[in-house]
Amino acid sequence: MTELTVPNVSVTPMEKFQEFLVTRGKRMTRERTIIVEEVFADHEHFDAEQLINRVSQRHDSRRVSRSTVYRTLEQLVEAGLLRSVARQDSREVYEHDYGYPQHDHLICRKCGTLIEFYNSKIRDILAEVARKHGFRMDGHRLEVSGLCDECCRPPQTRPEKLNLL
Amino acid sequence: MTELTVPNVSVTPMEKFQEFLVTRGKRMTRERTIIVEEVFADHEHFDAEQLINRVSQRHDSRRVSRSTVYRTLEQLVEAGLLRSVARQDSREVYEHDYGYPQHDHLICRKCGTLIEFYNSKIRDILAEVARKHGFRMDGHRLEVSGLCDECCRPPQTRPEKLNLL
DNA sequence: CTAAGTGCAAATGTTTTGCAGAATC
DNA sequence: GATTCTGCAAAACATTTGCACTTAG
Repeated sequence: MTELTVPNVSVTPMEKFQEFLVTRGKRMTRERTIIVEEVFADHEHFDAEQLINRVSQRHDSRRVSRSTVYRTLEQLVEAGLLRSVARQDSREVYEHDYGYPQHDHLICRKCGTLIEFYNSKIRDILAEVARKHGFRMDGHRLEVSGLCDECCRPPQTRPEKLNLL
Repeated sequence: MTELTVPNVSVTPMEKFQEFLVTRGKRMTRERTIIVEEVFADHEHFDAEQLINRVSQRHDSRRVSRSTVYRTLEQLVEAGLLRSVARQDSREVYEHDYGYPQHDHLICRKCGTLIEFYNSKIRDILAEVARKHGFRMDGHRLEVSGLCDECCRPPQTRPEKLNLL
């Protein structure tokens, strides 16, 4: 009733980050602005390396260093704007954690595709399990591994598509 | 109960590994024997570093190199004797995956404690989700993060126990 | 005997950090 | 103007690998 569990969606990621920074005596810099813009330009999963590439291909302003990208990623996670969802190769994979419902992933171990799914029962079960153990849950990470639809079937009918493995 | 989900327990891990190796034209060496003994000496979670330490403290036979431990861990996972369940600090954490039912973990982000839990509904839900997506699931990894019972409460009543953070 | 395994040291690849100069509030 | 940030280069770190020697089968 008086409480709203869903965050105020009219606040942009940029604003939310701004707010996070201010309350901690930190500053909104040009570099951080660029990174946030790039991160929220689309809703795909990404890793640090990809973000570094994207950011360095921008010619609009000064380039952003690798260190700054890593440092900012950390803060975006802390601010609740991103969450790290999986590891792929040996890299941490991130996704938006703001304005989108929590969900989990099926990860194809052949082609690497991440399929999102949401199941409310899982949340409930975990809450119950945590409660039983006196555990104060604040998040979870669920990676289901296997083969996706494409990679399951032999390439007899569709010899075109080749995967990267 | 007509079905037994637990594998044939009369086969020891050592024998199972032996079998795995033989069918692949690989060999059972003194080093691998030592590692398997050490890995299955208790049922605790461990990472590569810890295993290396334990193995190097044995004076019964020749020492085992770091590389060999890593190489053997990989094979033990492949053989279905171990599975990697989480990351702690930046290390992969392993546990027995033979003769024990699959389960998941609550991980305290303060003291690092891993609490095992098993919930059959999760398996079912995941099987169903995977089916819907035409995904051939072969395993999952579920890490629930938060604070354990101990780390939740302020240290007023029990000022003795101090944690490692 | 010969293919597979080992130890070593060096390489890899991602992420972190110390520091001097630059920028924000 | 003080404090926070940045870029750089170097460090840290877990894990992997090339290679000459050893060993299991």
